[in-house]
Amino acid sequence: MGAEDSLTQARKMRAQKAPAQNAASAGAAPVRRGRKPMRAEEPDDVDDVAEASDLDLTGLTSVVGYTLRRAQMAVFEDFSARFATLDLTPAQYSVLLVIADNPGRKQSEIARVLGIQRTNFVVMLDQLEKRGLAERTRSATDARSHAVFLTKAGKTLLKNARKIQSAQEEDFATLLGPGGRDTLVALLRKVARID
Amino acid sequence: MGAEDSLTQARKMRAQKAPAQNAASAGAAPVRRGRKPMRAEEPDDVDDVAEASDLDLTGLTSVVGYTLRRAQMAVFEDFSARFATLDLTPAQYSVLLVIADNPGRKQSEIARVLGIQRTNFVVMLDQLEKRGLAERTRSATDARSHAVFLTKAGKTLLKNARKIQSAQEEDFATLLGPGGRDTLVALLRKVARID
DNA sequence: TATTGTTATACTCTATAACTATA
DNA sequence: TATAGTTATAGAGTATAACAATA
Repeated sequence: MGAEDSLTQARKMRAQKAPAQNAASAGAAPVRRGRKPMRAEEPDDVDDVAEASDLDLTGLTSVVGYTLRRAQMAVFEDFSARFATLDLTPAQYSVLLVIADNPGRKQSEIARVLGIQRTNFVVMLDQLEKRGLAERTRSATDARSHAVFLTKAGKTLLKNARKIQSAQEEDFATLLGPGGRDTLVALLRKVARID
Repeated sequence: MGAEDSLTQARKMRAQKAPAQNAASAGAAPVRRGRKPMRAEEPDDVDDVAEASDLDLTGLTSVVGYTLRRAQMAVFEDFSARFATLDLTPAQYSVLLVIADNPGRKQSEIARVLGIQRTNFVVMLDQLEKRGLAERTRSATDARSHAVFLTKAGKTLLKNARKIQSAQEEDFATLLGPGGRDTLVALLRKVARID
């Protein structure tokens, strides 16, 4: 019902060719990758995600870096599955959130606090602007910089996104037990040296 | 002296143009990316890693997915800095470790338990084999499959790598307090659904 | 001279299609 | 027909160099 079902569902979605990082928008055609197909595609119901075999993984399962990576992969998959209908990547969600909480800030400031390079942030903002979710306006005080805002549509989308994201957090709380989620976040912040 | 100094040092290294993911080997020339330089490079001592500004990030700092991502970035940077002399990426280290603990297993088995696609694992193994760290041998029972082993050199390198990695874990224990590291790993395993 | 936004570019990682050889 | 390894390819993410407009 709670966390387990939702997270498990996300994994299954991936096993069935999930959109993963770049979820295709509702009506858009799925992204084609790799060599161009020469024949029509077949159903392919193969369960490609491996079951646990009898390999010895004890050398890795207690390593912070390894568990961190596996956890991040799982969470991002889950996130992408939940946000598929909104067509939002985790990175895009974080950008919208920071803009909403800091309207009118410079492009480079938004990028910097998120650990995104100025140069790569240009394309990200282009995409959000093209979708009518964010907008750039020239700063009155400094003609070099762009002040960034969310549009009405961006605010509306973010409102829905926040709800979905809150549900994910609740599922984590269910999965990790009372206080477990808070403990996890606190430990991760120490490791990441946030604040 | 313990965790804080080591981890902080890693961040500084990055700020000064760290090798990050693909640490250049000791003697090799650093990798050149982006547009071809038209002038000679300058020192560039700029501290490009931003100081915390007054932006409101409260919407993100309690989100599991976001803190997870930032933590993973920090840990991988730290890892890469520590392993620079060995010229090992986190992924390569995990491969060597699994091979060492499971000698003679099929190529695809190793890849699968690590969540690496067969197709991408071919190149990874090529590199390790080219460096004389791992080797493939044809299976006697199934001519299709390759049994994978570490070479003498691979075992020696891994021994050193394990030491460095253990030091990192100890630094996490120091940073996160008594039991903090174990708690973190336990929570991450739940989230990642390992075991 | 330094900063902001930008384009062009290149490397890494990840993902899919298709081929070869075995089973 | 299915599996193991492989090659070729494509997209996303991320990194650097250089430049124009502005400070």
